[in-house]
Amino acid sequence: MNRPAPDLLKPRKTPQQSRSAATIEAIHTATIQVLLADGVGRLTTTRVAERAGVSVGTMYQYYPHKQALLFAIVERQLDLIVTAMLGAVERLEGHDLQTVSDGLATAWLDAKMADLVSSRAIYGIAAEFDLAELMSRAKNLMVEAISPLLRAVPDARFADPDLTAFMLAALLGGTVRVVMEAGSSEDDLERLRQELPRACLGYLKMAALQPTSL
Amino acid sequence: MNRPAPDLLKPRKTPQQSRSAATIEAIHTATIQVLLADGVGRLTTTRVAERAGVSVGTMYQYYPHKQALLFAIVERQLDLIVTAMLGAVERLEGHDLQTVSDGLATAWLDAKMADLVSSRAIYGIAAEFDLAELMSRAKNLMVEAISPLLRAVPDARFADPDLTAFMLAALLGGTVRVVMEAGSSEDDLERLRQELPRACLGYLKMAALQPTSL
DNA sequence: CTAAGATATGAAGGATCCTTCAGTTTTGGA
DNA sequence: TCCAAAACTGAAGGATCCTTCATATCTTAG
Repeated sequence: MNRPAPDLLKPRKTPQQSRSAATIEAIHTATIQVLLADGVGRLTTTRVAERAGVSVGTMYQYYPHKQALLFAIVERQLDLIVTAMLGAVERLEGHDLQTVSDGLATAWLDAKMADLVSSRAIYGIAAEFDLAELMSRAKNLMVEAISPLLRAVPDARFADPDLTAFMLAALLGGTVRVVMEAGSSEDDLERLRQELPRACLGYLKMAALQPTSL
Repeated sequence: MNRPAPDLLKPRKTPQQSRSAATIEAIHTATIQVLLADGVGRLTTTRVAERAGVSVGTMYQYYPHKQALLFAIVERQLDLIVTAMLGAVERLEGHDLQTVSDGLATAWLDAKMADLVSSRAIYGIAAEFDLAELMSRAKNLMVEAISPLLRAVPDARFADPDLTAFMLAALLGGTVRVVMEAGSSEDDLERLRQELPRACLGYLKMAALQPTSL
């Protein structure tokens, strides 16, 4: 919806000395901290630099503009999630419905919870500029991985595995997101951890054509 | 996470002549249009006023600041959704599990789709400042309505209706949100409309203690 | 040790943007 | 018709904020 993601969104230069790598890391974590403390609306180049213990100019040596910084942060986080999920899919191939369902739900929760702070911060960026492309790519990767996984489940057949995978991804992603984005007390997270696998399995059983095992 | 919602977020004055009511309406729709066209980051008091065919000063006669405007927009939209859902709950009281499940899913989808444009725009605001309180209140209203509805379902018993209602609300809200927020082709929306009721029913059957009817 | 390249600094230019308010126009009742 | 209240206008003050670049400091190969 927002401004089209600029093409030149990539880092300006790659670090060659070790200290610059440290600087970049500092900038990244500072960005997330500012994001959490003040929100996207108050995220300022100066503020981030200050928190990173770095001057503003330094930031601009690695990112052509603010957007590029935010973009990089989101991309990294998304990569973490996708990688975790692809790993889970590989591990689950050929297992029965219950195992696959639980495995996916747990993997998703773990991936998000592992860096709950980052995740929560990231959600705030989404609206600021066009992440639809990034998100879409990540979603497609997941659907394309889950679909064959569903086909390989021995004790269930799905009429339209692509459709089911799509819905499953939406269900996992969305449910976790709203709970985390809301007040998300420790209590709510626990409720989520308890119920998400059920929801997951419930839907899959519903989508399966002939539940050979109940 | 973001700045705490100011107390003085309410409209500055209430319209007394009919033309001011029209002005307010124009401002509201203009806000949504700008939101969709340019995103929150580019939403400007001037831009909104321009689009509404009104001067900036006029806006400030009704809202003390930009935030108040956004706040009002979100509040209105949230009210629409909640009202729709409460209506659905009332209609569904005492019906069987399948009916209740389908009814809730459909009601939610309809409420969102009815003003898909607004909804999509609203999602963009969430990150800008603290809507957690608003959202949380809406969520609680829904959970408090759904919970007794579940208790009244004749053909299923739930161990913890509150928990199930909580999860159901998260599932509905989250799943629809991510699909709408993504590219959300007409195609994806159709898939969602088809699969959401299944997911809903699947989860509820899973959460029910003794499924008297399969 | 030294020079060249890499990295860091931060004041300041330029661009918005939010908000105000003194003054104008419109409305509706007396 | 007339006027007081309501509504509207929009230029301009004041506050950020993003980004640049001339300069300074650090690192490492030779």
